[in-house]
Amino acid sequence: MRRIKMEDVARKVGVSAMTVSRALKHDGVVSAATRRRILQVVEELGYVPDQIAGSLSSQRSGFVAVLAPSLNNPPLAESVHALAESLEEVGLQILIGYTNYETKREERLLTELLQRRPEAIVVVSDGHSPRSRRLMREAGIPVVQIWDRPARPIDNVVGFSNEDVGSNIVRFLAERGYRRLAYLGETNDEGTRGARRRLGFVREVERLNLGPVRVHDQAPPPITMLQARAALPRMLQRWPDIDAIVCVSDPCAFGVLSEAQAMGVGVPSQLAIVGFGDFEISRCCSPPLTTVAIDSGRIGHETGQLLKDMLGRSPVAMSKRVSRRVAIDAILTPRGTTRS
Amino acid sequence: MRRIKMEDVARKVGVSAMTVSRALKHDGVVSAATRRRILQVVEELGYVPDQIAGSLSSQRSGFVAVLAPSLNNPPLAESVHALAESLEEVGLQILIGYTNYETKREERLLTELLQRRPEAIVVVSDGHSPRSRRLMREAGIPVVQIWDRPARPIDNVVGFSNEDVGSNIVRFLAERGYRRLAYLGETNDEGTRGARRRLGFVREVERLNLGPVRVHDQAPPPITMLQARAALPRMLQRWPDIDAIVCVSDPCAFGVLSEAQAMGVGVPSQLAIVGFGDFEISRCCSPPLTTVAIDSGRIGHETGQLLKDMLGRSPVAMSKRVSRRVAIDAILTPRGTTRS
DNA sequence: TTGTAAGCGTTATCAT
DNA sequence: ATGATAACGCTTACAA
Repeated sequence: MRRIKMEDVARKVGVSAMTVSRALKHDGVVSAATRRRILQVVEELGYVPDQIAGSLSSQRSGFVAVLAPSLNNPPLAESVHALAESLEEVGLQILIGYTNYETKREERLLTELLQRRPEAIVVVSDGHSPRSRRLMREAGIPVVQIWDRPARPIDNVVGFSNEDVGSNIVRFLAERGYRRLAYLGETNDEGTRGARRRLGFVREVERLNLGPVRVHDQAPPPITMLQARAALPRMLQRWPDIDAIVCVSDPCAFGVLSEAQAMGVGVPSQLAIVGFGDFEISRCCSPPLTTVAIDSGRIGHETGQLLKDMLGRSPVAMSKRVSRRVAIDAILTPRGTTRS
Repeated sequence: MRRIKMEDVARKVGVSAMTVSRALKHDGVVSAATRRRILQVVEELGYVPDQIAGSLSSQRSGFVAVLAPSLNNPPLAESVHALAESLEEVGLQILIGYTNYETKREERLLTELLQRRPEAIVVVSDGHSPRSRRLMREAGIPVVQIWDRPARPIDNVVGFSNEDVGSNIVRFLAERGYRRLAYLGETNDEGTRGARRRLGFVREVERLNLGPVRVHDQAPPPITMLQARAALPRMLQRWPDIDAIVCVSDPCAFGVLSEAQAMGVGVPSQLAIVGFGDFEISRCCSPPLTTVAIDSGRIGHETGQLLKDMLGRSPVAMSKRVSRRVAIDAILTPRGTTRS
């Protein structure tokens, strides 16, 4: 029982394969009558077009490669989901590679994904090896870095400055009278967005002369709630007088909050806590977490829009191929874990 | 500047394209010397094999299609991640389709993904339309339903009975003296795993004669923490005497817990709460949530293993193509939101 | 161990 | 509006 092909449909209808191809692609040039008969036979025979053959012939894979550390992070998962939905409208599919925050893995994945001839590359901006950068640049297709605004972008960017986020949090706390700040972050996080926020934190603490820089790195990314809990006593032992902890993420911040409550440390009276990401938990816990809200869905949609334009699949006039930067807001959202 | 192809590499090395192909596929038949020169030229020229052409020729796409409601659910995301890593070992890649719990969408996605000629289909078992079932069955490739054990599986299964989970929770609570149980679930959830857990709940409540069946459906899947918070007062108003709430998921349970604490309802003294999924939050909150733990990563690995066997990519002797059921444990994990 | 020839199932292109 | 033909870039199958 051979698989049905276009030729089979064509023969049964009494036209050429080309006409079937056109009918299925809404070329609009096929006569309504012929088209109707073709669709009917397609249905009868259960014909499923072979996109691999189509792609080879048309030289368009219909793929967009996406590199992310993992989708175990709801905001990231949401961005990718939104991107997929946006691209779906024009028949583009997503091919995901999980880097696990490992540069070597990223290189290997890139090499593999490139063999699928993606029409574009979307990469969560977490620091890339020179080889990865070269692979992306030389691929000859649009590249979009998301979730950060690197100093020297490869091509397009849809994101915000994580470094500024780190700095802004420090200023925010300083304005509210906090003076002895600490940062709780991740180990082995070179190049990651969390590391960039920590950098912003450190720079701003120095700029504002807020005393010694206090940074505690607890576990490799992504740090878990429980690891964050374990960090709090150590931090308090090391720096008994801190009055605020800036956390690399909301799960991290929630861990700290839980441990503080267990230890009887008042939040925000004795200790302020700031998270990042506006995870669901940050709105629901008590007190709700002060955090930085990112419109994850918008990152996906904007990226999709940008790509549709670049790939000429947008109804809008195709823009010249110039790299673009789309700024996404990072909104510091005061809630219950900082005093006003 | 044309794209380099195999032919170009072959010419430069002074061999035929076929030899290059073999060298790259580790066929082992190419002489070491030739192979070395080929790899060197590949590097020099920056040749990237075109897998689309390769797939068309070999009639193997190297894809596995995955249908999931969304990856915004960490345990699901973890299963898919683990599956991807398992399949990566044999060069298989994953093609994800997000169904958003919409049956119509699932059909459309299936139709689109099938055009990519996947070698297998993995689907999160959330109830499928007859058309979807037909599409899967007639695709002529292995199908794996994960995260549930349907009564009439399409083909292979890697999961556990969600209905049993619902029943087991009821028995667990009854044994601990709880008598007036309620279920907090989702609306428009026909066929979903949550609906199956609710069914198990209802059946067991009836079997044990625990009085009237109390089911409250608050919002479409996936229910959020905040929606769950909003549900608690309504449920207490409707059934002031309930002593336990079984929740469709951990985020849902956490929402209920938060609201109970805000309302001054003692947990577990006045109200027991049970979640599902063993999300990170369930271990970290206070009191920690009694929940049902699923080894999400194992679901992914087992599915990967099963597929590698079925597709004959496993080093192990290829098993005959018979549908298999892999049972995954669903472990009821008593923690702080139920009394012992 | 290496090469030759013939596809794989579409679509681009040029005719009609 | 439809058709014929030649790619698309690789791998299978067989030959040498």
